[in-house]
Amino acid sequence: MPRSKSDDKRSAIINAATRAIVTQGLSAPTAGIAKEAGVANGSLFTYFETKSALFNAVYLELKTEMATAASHGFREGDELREQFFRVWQNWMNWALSFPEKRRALAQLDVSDEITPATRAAAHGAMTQVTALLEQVRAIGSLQRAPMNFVLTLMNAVAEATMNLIAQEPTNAKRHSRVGFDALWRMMT
Amino acid sequence: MPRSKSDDKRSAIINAATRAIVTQGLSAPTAGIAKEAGVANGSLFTYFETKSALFNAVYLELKTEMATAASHGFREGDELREQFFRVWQNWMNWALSFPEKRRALAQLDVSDEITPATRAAAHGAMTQVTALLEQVRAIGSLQRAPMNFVLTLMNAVAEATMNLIAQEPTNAKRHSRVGFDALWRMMT
Amino acid sequence: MPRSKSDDKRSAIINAATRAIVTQGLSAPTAGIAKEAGVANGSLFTYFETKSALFNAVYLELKTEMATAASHGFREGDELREQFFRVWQNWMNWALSFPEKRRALAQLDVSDEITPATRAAAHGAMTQVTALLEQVRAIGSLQRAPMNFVLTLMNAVAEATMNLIAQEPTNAKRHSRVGFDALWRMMT
Amino acid sequence: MPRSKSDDKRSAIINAATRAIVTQGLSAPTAGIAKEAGVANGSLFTYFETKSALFNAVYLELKTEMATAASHGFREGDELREQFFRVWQNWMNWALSFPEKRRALAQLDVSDEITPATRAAAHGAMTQVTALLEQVRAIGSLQRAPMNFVLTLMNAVAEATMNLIAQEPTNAKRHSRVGFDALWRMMT
DNA sequence: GATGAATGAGGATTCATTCAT
DNA sequence: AATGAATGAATCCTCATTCAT
Repeated sequence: MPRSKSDDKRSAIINAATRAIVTQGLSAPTAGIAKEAGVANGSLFTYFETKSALFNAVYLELKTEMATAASHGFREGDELREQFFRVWQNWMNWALSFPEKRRALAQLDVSDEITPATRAAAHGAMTQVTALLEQVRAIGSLQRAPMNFVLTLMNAVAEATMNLIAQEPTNAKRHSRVGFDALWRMMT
Repeated sequence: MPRSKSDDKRSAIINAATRAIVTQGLSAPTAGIAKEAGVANGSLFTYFETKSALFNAVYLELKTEMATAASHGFREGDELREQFFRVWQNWMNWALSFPEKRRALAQLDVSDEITPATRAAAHGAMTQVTALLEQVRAIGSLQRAPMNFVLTLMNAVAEATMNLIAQEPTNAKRHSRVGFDALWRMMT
Repeated sequence: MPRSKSDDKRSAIINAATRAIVTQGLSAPTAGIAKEAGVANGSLFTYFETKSALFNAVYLELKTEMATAASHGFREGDELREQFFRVWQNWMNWALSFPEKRRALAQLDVSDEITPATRAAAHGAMTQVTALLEQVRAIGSLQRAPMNFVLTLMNAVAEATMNLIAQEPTNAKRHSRVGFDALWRMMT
Repeated sequence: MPRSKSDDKRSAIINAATRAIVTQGLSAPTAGIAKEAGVANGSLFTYFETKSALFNAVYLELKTEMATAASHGFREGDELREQFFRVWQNWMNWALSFPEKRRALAQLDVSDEITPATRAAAHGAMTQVTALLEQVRAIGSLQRAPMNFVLTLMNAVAEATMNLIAQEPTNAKRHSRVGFDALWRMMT
């Protein structure tokens, strides 16, 4: 699936948009994003039809990256809690390593800019994580709660934990643990 | 003695803004809000210096109203879980009764339009709730976690639960219970 | 000729307008002028039909005051140059004593806010000065130049001299003399 | 290689602004200026950052043009009065040929829209004229007066003369002479 | 008459998007 | 494809003036 145009430029624009979202919010002018990406403002629109399309692409990109990071080092055989914790740790690590990406993602998530289609696609990238979560749910107290609800809770606890870590990176490990334990308690 | 600034008009503007935020987001034009409120667009600015000031006022108003609703029927003597659950139920009821207010509040909460001062003031209105949460925390597993973190978690679970309820109001009661139990498990 | 309403308020508004013009130019909001004058913004319009009317009134008032000041101590018998110089000195003194009034007057003079009628009325207040100027002109090199032209020149030299004095009040007397001599040379 | 900013458009805007200033004053809407110039209202701002910047550019342009016109046909060897008179005539001619430019310039000059920097730059364009004036001053009665004062006087006499000419263009030549003689008398 | 809230037209500027080069 | 000028709708806010009290 060769993508015409330049992948580099596409990436540059997405990265610039990520930074812009963090510093200026979703109202960041496309002109600024283009400049930051080192391309002409008009060029931005050869890569993304509209500003909204760009933001959806950013969302998908970041979410996918995050999911990939989270699934890293996944081992089939391990015990469920073990596996889940590993995912959790990967997740927190990613958030710690790329604070801007995380914040941009959070902003996009609550915006109404992201279409259902994009959300679905992003959900697809999370399969691995979702599957795991599904297993956890199946054995715990939230068996009868809708998966969506559980997913939201997990996201919320993760988000809160990330904030904690971002505020006090020194105790990243401990905070991560606290968040995980809370989540686990809630689910089991 | 001229017309004095009318509370009715102020309220009308705040209500109109609330609705506008829900349907159009924070970029809703002030002109539309004014029209919806039945006042001239210029009048909006005699009640609120800027659009931002209006949004802060909306936030404060809604948060205060929510907190008041949550604290309703508070009884000193009751057992902690009982008290906390009552607050929770009040909260969920309010969200069910005023879905628009709830959604507007959520949108404002994640926006960067709300100043720290406003957030502080809003926090002040939540004293009753916060105090209760503090007691719960003190006896549970999150004793050593920062209050802010716990507060965020509570908000998140509440928010998720409200969404669930909003989607399926028929089972409001059950959903409310599920959410509360999850929260309680997490905290204790 | 009893003027109804309060003369005090009228004066207060005119004074406030004078100050406002100096600090903010002719675009100074009427609301600010009213506040500065200690009256309600609506009241301004019971004293002056429109903002433009107010400015015309200010102009007339200031010009009249200036003319009165200039004519002070006029003595019929004196030699022409003597008389003219006395007027000139009075004029410069007034400018030195009321720098704000002078500057407001200058601003109004070049604006197109002042109607011909007002200018005519103001001209009327200058009779004494004009008459004197007329005599000077009659005997000098500008005999055949239109009176209006001569009047403009006199104003211009006066204005320039006032600026000089305003910049360096210490040498007010000398500057005044320099200006007068230049004017006299030009006219004779 | 996209369209590059066109000098024509820039000029068109400046010309339109010049006309607008004459007919409507400095409060002339930018939209009108743009339309008159045959560009979209937004385009005005790709050529000039702000309305104020536009006015400063107009001022600089007109003043420079005027200075250039005045210096035309300058001959080193001629007698001082001769040289000065030639400049004066050029100046009056320019004013007669471009009455709108002259009036716009006069309006801008008295406004507080023009920054000191712009005034300095404009002054730079007048070097030739200023130098001549300096020489005249050096030999006359205003030797000890500050150059600025003398410059103001010259401008004032010129302005008054231009008005006279504008009112009665038939006698342009005679009026020009009258004005010059008056100025010369004042300075020598 | 006095007050100050109410009005709504007006205006500078921004910005997503298009298009000539 | 790349560029950046061109476009013009959209928007917040101001302010002279009116009017209910």
